[in-house]
Amino acid sequence: MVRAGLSTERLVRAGAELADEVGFEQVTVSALARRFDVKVASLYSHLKNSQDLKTRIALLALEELADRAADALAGRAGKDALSAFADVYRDYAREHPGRYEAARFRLDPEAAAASAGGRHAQMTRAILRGYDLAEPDQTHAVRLLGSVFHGYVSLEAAGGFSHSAPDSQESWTRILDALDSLLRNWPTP
Amino acid sequence: MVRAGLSTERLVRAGAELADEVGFEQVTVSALARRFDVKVASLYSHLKNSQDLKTRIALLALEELADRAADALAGRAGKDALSAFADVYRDYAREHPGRYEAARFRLDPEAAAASAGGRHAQMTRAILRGYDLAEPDQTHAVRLLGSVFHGYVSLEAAGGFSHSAPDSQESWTRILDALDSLLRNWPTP
DNA sequence: GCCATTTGCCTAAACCCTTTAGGAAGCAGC
DNA sequence: GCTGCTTCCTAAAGGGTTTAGGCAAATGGC
Repeated sequence: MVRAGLSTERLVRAGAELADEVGFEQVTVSALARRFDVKVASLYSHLKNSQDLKTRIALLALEELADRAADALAGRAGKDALSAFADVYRDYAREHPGRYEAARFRLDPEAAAASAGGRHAQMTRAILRGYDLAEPDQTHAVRLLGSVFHGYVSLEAAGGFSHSAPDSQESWTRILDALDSLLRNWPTP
Repeated sequence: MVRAGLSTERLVRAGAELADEVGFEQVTVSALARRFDVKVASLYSHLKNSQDLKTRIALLALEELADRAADALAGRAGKDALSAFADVYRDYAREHPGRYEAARFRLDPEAAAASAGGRHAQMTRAILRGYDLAEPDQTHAVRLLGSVFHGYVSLEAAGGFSHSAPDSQESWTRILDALDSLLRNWPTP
């Protein structure tokens, strides 16, 4: 009986791949066990339960996404930074749909606190330093950007913009232009 | 043996209520059977399968949402229409979280075509008549609005904006102001 | 009011996923 | 080569999905 060499690390990584292949919803402990050609119960030495697996995949995705975003942001400012940051989200979602779904997985407060969520918020604020927004407008703008990025990417993933003109890439570009313009001319009531 | 008086109609309606109570993910044929105090297999006379149930709940939610939006839009234009329309989405999601999740359920192309999805798109376009946008910018704007509304509401539902100042209502108001301003000053490249 | 047909709900059973308990074999350090 | 920890296993219970086949309640024609 040769051992499979499982570890939490390997399982989570394989789970993320599985998510990209079949969708995050379909990631099950059973499917993962099949992938390692191992009995289901064996995974429970490395994973607390199914929820634990999903949480860990979500944390992995958030971390990867934050790393990419940090990379993209380095040395950029203003519209340049805005576009680069937005593209990171969109590209990640297209390359890794399952992981992206995972990143949207509702974490319990404890996991959320330990997640890269804070880095994401910090980076969004960093982008806004290129625009002239004081609080509380800066926070409103952070929320707007988060909404647009997440909303667009998830509608696109759901197929909302395919099979109709103009193509999605064009809308994306023009929406980023529009957001840049909006941030430069943020209305005061 | 008294009959329970099941029907597809009643099951879907009860399924929608169940979704609001426990979340759309937790809506199962079994849970629904328990609610009617009936054996699980009995539901399969009225429902093709679990997917069918979820699809029908999604269609119901989309229909309700479109009805409310149509109501809100009647007699309004410009910013007034924009705000009323946006509030319909947000309020519906807060009143009926499970149904709102359902409305975001990925439908198969056939169901999507038969859904109220088209009405939603039409209404968004109607709002933009109050602004001066020619194609293809109108389509870009439709996509932007859809992204913001969906994105904001779903981040809010995930608890993203709670427990931090300024409160969500204020951001929402200011974001609608910002969108109105953006639509009135849509940048041309 | 009776009977035949339709319909609605049931039992039974197969299959899959989750999770826990307890056991045996691999591997490391001495 | 023994000791003990870890890894993986078998077994079993519990829940959800789905199909097949059966009996009883409702319905409508006479």
